[in-house]
Amino acid sequence: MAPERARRRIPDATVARLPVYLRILTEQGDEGVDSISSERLAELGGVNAAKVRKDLSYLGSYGTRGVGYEVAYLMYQIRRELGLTHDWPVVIVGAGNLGQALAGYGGFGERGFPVAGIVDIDDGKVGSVLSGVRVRHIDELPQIVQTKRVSIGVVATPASAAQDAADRLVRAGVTSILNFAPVVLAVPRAIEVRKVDLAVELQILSYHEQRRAGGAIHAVGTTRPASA
Amino acid sequence: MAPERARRRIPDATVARLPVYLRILTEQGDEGVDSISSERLAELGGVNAAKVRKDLSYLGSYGTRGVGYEVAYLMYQIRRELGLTHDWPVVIVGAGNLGQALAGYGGFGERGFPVAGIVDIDDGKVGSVLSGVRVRHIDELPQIVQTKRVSIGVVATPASAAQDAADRLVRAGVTSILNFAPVVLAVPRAIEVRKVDLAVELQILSYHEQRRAGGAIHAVGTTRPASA
DNA sequence: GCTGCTTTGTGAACGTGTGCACGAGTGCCT
DNA sequence: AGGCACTCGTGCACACGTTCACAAAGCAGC
Repeated sequence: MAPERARRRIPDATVARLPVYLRILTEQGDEGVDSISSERLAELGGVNAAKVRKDLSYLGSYGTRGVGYEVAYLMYQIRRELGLTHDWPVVIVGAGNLGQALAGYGGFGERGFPVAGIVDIDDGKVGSVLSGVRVRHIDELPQIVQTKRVSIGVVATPASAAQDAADRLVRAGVTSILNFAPVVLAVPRAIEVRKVDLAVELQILSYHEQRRAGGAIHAVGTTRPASA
Repeated sequence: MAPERARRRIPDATVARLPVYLRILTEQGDEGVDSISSERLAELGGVNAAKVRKDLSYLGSYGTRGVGYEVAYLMYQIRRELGLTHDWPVVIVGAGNLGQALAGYGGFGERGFPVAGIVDIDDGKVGSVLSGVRVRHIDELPQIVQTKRVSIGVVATPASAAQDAADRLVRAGVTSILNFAPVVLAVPRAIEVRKVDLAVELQILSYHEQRRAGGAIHAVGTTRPASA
């Protein structure tokens, strides 16, 4: 009715899938496809077609019955909903192994998340240059965040330094954090945190492997308490 | 009844949290704590106490009413359920930026996932040594998987090479895959795949940032089709 | 041993997410 | 113009996950 979009809340599960659809649409668009059905999109995304339609229906009715979705237009709508109509500069805290890899991973900037800066607390690392970005001291964080209008921070420190890094990011004005350290960060409620934990992922795989192995093979449980 | 544990299936959501509990218990154990309540565990893990109890109840009744859980014993039970009573060697495919960082990330081996090998398809990279592990050619994958009894593979290639990497891992005998490439892998049903996609995580944060910004600020929607 | 305090383990209610099934709208062909 | 084939959008039922609330069970102190 109103020209203004009703600000319906999109389910978390759907938000997590929209980027996948967007990537597939981009690929398809590059290949010259300009219309795509929910069925095909589902196949490429490894999900159910009904789910695709329901997900996309949260954005509005942008499909054409009997035909499908216009690739370019749907891309635009997803981008808009995800806030990808402009860049979101990110700042990386921690110039260790992971921080360097992240800074060097070109895919970041290409997808709208340019690295506005990378900082470390270790003076030995400050000043070195990682793929075009100079490492600065962590005390310069507030300045970087303010001048570059950064709202997303990436924690790529060791576990022991992660909470301090998060505190500094929050104080500097960042409102979203992507945390790679294996720690549960304590932050103000308003701050959005997402966590990527490699060890957790591997342990989940381990669970399935162990289960696959029959479960009972080594099952004669000694009640030995854990060694460590 | 039977001494043998009933192989109840543990919900996915619970499996995903067990590693977090395990890490917290390890930390607490190191600090000399030998008993912990669900309340405290929940606080440290950033979840609800009832959830902790329900999660742990899937393992069995290992708590003591009125007291809490014995840290060492609970750790042992979680380890057992997750299959962490022995090491799970992993093989990394792709010796680029990310593969190097993963190989160099010590936390892998420490947590029971030693790097059994790292392979690449580029002869230029083969032979170089990354933190103690020599890069070998991808054709040697089957041999590495068999001799080192590897069941978990890590895909750290560019998107364009990811499906081929996955195919090779499956053919070599790997049954679980951790995929860092922004691609939906097609694999046989029996293969367990988990995906870590940095761009997706950032885009989810972007959604929340955009939403936080009021949503309507730039809302006057031009119907311009996407530029790219 | 009994009382009272603490904390677990779990049934039940609730909320979120998934998948089916089908009406409704669109384009094409005759 | 009418019929047909196709695909979207969505109501509904079901499965899964979360949270509450409380009985059962253990410990400590008297």
